[in-house]
Amino acid sequence: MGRNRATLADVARRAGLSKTAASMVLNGREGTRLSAEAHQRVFAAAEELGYRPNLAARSLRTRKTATIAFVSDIVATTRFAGDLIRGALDAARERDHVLLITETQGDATFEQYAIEAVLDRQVDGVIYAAMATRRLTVPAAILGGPVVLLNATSPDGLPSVLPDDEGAGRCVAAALLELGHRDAIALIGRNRLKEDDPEVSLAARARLHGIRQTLGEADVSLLAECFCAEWLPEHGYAAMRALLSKPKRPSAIICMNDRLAFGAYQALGEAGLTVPEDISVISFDDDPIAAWLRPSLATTALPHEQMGRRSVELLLDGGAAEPSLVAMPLRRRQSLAPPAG
Amino acid sequence: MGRNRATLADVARRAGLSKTAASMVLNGREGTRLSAEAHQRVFAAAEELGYRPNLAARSLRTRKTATIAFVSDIVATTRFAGDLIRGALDAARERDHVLLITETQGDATFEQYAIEAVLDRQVDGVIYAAMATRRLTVPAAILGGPVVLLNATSPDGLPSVLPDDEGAGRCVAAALLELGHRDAIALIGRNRLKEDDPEVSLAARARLHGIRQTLGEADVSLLAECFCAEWLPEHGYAAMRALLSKPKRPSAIICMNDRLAFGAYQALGEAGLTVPEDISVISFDDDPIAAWLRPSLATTALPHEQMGRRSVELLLDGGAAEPSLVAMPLRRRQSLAPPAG
DNA sequence: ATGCTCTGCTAAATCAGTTTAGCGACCACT
DNA sequence: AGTGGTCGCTAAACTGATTTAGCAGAGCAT
Repeated sequence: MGRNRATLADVARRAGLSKTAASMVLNGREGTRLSAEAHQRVFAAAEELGYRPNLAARSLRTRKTATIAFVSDIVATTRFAGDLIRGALDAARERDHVLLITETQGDATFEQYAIEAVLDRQVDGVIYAAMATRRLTVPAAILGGPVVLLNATSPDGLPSVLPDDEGAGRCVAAALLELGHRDAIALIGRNRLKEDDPEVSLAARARLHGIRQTLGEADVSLLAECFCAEWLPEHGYAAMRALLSKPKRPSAIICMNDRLAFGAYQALGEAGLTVPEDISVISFDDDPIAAWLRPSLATTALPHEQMGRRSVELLLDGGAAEPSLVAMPLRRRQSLAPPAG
Repeated sequence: MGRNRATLADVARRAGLSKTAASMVLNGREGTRLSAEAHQRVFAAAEELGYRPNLAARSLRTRKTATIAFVSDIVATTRFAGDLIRGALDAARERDHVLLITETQGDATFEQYAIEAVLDRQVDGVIYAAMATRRLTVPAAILGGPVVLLNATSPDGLPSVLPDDEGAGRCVAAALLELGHRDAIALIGRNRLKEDDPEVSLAARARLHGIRQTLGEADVSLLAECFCAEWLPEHGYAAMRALLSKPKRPSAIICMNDRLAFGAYQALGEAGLTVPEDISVISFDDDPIAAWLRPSLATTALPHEQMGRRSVELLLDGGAAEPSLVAMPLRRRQSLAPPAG
C-alpha cells in the first residue's frame, strides 16, 4: 500500500524551500512570514507530486490521529447497528475523521483486546456503543481520553446519547387517545427483567412510564398488560391470542416493539380480525418490517442514525454530562383508526 | 487519549538496557545474543510500566499498521452488512488486525475522500465491499497495495469473494424436485435489469441459471415466471395475486428473495391458502423475517459472515485471482411439503 | 604478545512529519 | 556608525519505534 508516495521533503525540494516552509504552507499556518510566491511554489509542487501527508508520521508528533474508535458490544445481531454506524460515519467524515470499528461480543477478553488495539493506535477518542439501550460500566482503560456512550449510560457521569423512549411512550399513548381509544387499550410486552434491570434495558421501563403517564393524565388505564419472556414475534403471537381469548376485546394494542407487533398481526389474521378496522396496533422501533406489513404498522422510530451522528459530535465538541436524548419520531401508518362502533 | 503511556525508552531505562535491546526482546527477535537475564529484566520492566508500543511510531518505521480498510458502498440500507462486517472483524481480530470502516454511499466524491482517508493512514490493504453482489471497477488509487473485493468482482482480475448464488439456485430447485414438485413450480422475481446488468446484480442471473439447470436436468420447466420491478414485499404480493388468478394453481413457489416471499405469504393468506399444505414456498437470502414468518420460510442463506471472514483471510494470506465462492446453505423450514393430492 | 572469533550489548540512523529557535539581509532611526 | 526591528526563511530538535553497524571484552590459538 502507498509505495512511493511523495513526502514532504520531496515537495520542499521541488519548491526549492525547506521542509519547515512546506509544512507551514500546507497547514495554512497563520502568522508565518512566507511570501506569496513561496506559497504558490509549495502548492504547485504538492499538486504536481500528488502529495498526501503520512498521518502516522504526523500523529507521532501531534498526538492527534483524526481517528475515532467505535467500540460496541454486538453489531451483527441487530439490524439497527448499521444505522448507528452510518450516522457516526457521516458525522465523522464531515469533520475529517475516520472510524476504527471493533466489537467485543460482550466478552471481557475481546473487550480488553479491542480496547488495547484502539488505544495502541492512538485514537483521539472512544465511542462506546451498546446495541440494547442500557446502563453499563466502561472499562477504566479508556477513561484517559474523551469517551461518549452511545445508546447507553454509565454511573461515571460520562456524556451519553440515548433515544427518548419515555417521550415515545407518551407519543404512542397520545396517538391512541387522540383517535378516541380509551378503556380498551391493551399492552403487549411487559417484561420484569427488562423493566427492572437497567443493565439489561432502559427502554422497557421508560416506554412503560411514558405510556402510563399520558394515559394517566387522560384518566385512562390499560385494559390488559401481557408479559412476554422475550420481545420476539412468537411471544407477540402468543400474547395476542391470550388477549383475544378474554371476554372484552381490546380496541387498540400497544406492542413494546415491532417484532411483537408482527407476531400480534399473525394472531389477528388467524382470528379473522382486520387491522385497523377491528383493532388498531401501534408499536416501537420502526424495524423495516413495520413498513412491509399489511396494513403497514404505525410505530415510533429509533433514531439510530441521528444518535450515531450525535455521538461523534459530542465526542469532538465535548458535551454535557447529562444524557443527550434523541427524539423518536412517530411514523403514522395504516394500522391506526378510531375504535369500532 | 493515552496520556503518559510508557515508551520503549522508559522500559529500557528501567531495565538498565538500551532501547535496541528492549525492542529486540519485546519483539522476540531470533538470533540476538541478549542474555536470559536481559530478557527477564525487559519483560519485567514492560510489565511493571504497563508498556504498550505506540503503533503510529512503529508503523512509521515498518510501514505496517496492522490495519485494514473496509470500504463499502452502502452499509446501512441492508441488514446484511452487519454480518459482512462482523465476519471481517472476527477474522481481523484473530490475526491481530483492526478495521477502518468507511462508506462511500455510491458517491464518487465520498469514495475519493474515503480512499484518501484510509491510504493516508497507511492501511495494509483494502477490502472493497458492495452490498449487492455485482461487478464493479475499483478506483485506481487503491491498486498500489493488496485489495480484495467482497461481494463483488471486477474486470481487473482482483481476488474476490462471492456467494454461490448459482449453487443456491440448484439447491432450491433440487429441494422442490425431491419433494415431488414438477410441473407446477412458479417463479417470482424475474427482473431484466438485475439479470442483464452485472453492474447491478450478479445474483439474479446466477440464481436463475442454477434453478433452470437443475430443473432442466429433471426435464422440468417452470409453470410461470413473474417479473418484478423490485424485490420488495409489495411486488411479491402483486406477483402472487397474479399467479393465483390464473387457471392452473402452482404447487410451489420460488421467490428470488425473502422479501418477495413475505409479500407472497400476505397474498396467500388473503386468498385463504395455507403454506405448505396448499403451496410450498422457498426463497433466497435468509433474512431474519424468514424465521419469523408463520409457517417459517425455507430459504438459502447468504453466508455474509463467512464472506467477510474470507475476505480478510484472502487479503492477509494473498489469494487466487479467481473468485472465491462461498456456499449458501439451505435452511429447511416449515414452508416446504410435497404437492397436494 | 598478537590476532582471531565470539558474546553481549549499544549508538546512531531512519521513518515523515511538526515545531522551536534563530539566522542573515535589509531598512529606519538616532 | 551603531542599534533595533521586521522580513523571509531554515537548521535542528522532537515524536517513539525499528534496524544497521559496530564496539568492548572474554576466550582461545598461535
